[in-house]
Amino acid sequence: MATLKDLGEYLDLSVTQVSRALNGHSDVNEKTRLRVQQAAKKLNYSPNIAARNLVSGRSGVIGLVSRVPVGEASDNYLDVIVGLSAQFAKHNRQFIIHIIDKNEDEIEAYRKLVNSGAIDGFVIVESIINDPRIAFLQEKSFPFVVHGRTPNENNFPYFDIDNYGVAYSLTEHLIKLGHKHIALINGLEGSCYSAARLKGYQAALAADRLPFYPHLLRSGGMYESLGVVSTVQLLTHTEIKPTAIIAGNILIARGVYKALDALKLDIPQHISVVAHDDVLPRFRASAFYPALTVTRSALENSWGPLAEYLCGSIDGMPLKNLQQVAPFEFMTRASTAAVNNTKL
Amino acid sequence: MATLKDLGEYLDLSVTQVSRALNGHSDVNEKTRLRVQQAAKKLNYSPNIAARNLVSGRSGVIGLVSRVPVGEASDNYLDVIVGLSAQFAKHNRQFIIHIIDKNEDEIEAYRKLVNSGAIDGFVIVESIINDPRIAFLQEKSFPFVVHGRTPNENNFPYFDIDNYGVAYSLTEHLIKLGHKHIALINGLEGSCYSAARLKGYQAALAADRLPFYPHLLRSGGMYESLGVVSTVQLLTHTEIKPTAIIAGNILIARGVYKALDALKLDIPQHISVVAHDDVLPRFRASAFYPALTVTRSALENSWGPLAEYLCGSIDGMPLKNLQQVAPFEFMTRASTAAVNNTKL
DNA sequence: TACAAAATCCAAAACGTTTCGGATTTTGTA
DNA sequence: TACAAAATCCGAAACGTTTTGGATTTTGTA
Repeated sequence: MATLKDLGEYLDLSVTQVSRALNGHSDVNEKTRLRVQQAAKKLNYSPNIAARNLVSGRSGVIGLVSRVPVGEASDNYLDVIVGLSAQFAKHNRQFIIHIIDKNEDEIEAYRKLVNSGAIDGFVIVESIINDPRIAFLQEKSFPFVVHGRTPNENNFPYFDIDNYGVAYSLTEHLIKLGHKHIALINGLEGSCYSAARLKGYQAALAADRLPFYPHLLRSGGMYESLGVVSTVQLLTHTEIKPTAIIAGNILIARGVYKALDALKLDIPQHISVVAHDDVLPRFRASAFYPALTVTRSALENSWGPLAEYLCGSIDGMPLKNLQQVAPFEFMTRASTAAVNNTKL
Repeated sequence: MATLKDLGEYLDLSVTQVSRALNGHSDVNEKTRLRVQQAAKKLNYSPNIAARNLVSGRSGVIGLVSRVPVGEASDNYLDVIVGLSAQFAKHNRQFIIHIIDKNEDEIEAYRKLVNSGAIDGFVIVESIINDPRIAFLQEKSFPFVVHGRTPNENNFPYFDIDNYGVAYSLTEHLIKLGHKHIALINGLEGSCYSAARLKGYQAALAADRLPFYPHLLRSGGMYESLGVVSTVQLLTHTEIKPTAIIAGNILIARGVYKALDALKLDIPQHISVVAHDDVLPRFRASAFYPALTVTRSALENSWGPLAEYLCGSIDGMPLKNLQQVAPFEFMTRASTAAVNNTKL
């Protein structure tokens, strides 16, 4: 493997100049820069990463720590890993996952990794309200980026979609169709995006002076099972039955469709259904009949910005360039209709 | 972050001695070794990996290169990543995946990674016969470990299960029950394990002087769909119909069960079914009715040896300690019975 | 006590890069 | 031509570790 020294001897230049030529510094003659670049290619030079890391004080490694994914939770976890891995590779960074097992403390794992110096920054997914990981890393002022954002002050890099807007739009859409009993099947209670969606849902209701019925709110892991169970519970309630259901994602929506089918209820004649579509490759919204009305925002568009923002943060870029709330599309399709007031 | 120099000054020792004490060299007094270790803990010392890598000439990174997994293929890919990641962590090595996209040449990707010096060794999964990856890395004498082994000389580290034995045992079991028309639904044709299993299957047939009917051999990606399609094809053939089916894995077996159900055929009254069970967490053999007769060998037992062998190879251990063919269990259950000679 | 052997220690070099501070050369202007 | 300014270059230090080769101290033996 050729080194800078080799190149320097070959070109009769100092190691310094070779280094600066390759790294695009200003104080090197364009002609010599060209010579250096050609020689580098010819001698098949590639920089020694360990040496570079040593002087920079960095490791070039980005980490994601999580518990071992099980059951339904693992379904799109692979997409996260593959997506982030590819994006960080573009920034010449290694992306690794650090698996902690059940009885291991999460923050302790972060502490060890931070102290070891083996990691330059973390990606935090599935952020929760008052997230202890964020608190810990902020206290250590260690670089990280969050997929999502908290309801509080967010003085850290993040990428999020407009969850408030998603819920508001879906709710508003149903209200305009005359629905007054609108159920929301939301994600886990503690999670940031669930909180944002709940707010959007409630705000849309309030905007039309519609009451909020706690019974019409359901929460849980966003899987098909939640959709099935919630739908059955909602529609067998003695008092208030919804005429429309908002599903947190496509998996939940699938559960809703199955349950409604089992309950012999037609969409949209008896019940309107809407959902948010993350455009997961394995769970296509197009597979629904009747076609599902959704807000749409592809999850896979997150990995690029997340990688960019974390690397930017490590390189000391100002925070304002490292935050984004991405928009969504609204796709009106066949699963929604004006409310049917005949008793179910 | 404390360094060796800090420790040395704190203890009034040379950097050399501190380093040697921590690394368990022989020429350091036990008393001072203890002092050093305590000081290291107290000052929260942890070695700078970049510096270590620089002198060792290694990167500490293990790679797995693969195309982006799609559809059914991605089902247990996550287990591979998580398993290997955890095992290499035990060896203080980073494990990364390198994704190449469709039109990118695989060997070229290996070449780049090798030349960059960013990687110490590779894990090769899904090995195929005359695997170009193995050829390339052997030519470069670059460290790697293979999940599986080739039919030829295997002068490299590998971990494999006894695929020949698996197929032989399952076939023999069915022959003993009087079956003469035994179908094998195998994996992809080029793959090493499929070749080994085909050999085992044919050897068992030959041992009882039973003919090999090419029609009874099916190959493809080992997914449920292959089981469904193959079963229907096998049983609607005009000439030879099997009275028993060997499924390459649990997914295929599930497809076989579904197809037989659709064809109104009972297990084991009309057809006996056996399979090999990799003990995939998401696809349990226990979910079958009637209970499935299998050979069993847990895939998750591979990651430990694979990591161990690759690290051993990098550290220059002799090859004979870096190869293993793991055994399997035979579990006779309810899906097999003596052959029913009444025409289907 | 004297000397060899064993045990324990250390200074310095090396790994390959970036950066600091300054040196040298070239260019521009009068 | 003379001088200042700009452009281009370079030596040396630094990053934190391991290793080499040798120095020093302790132990054992006669």
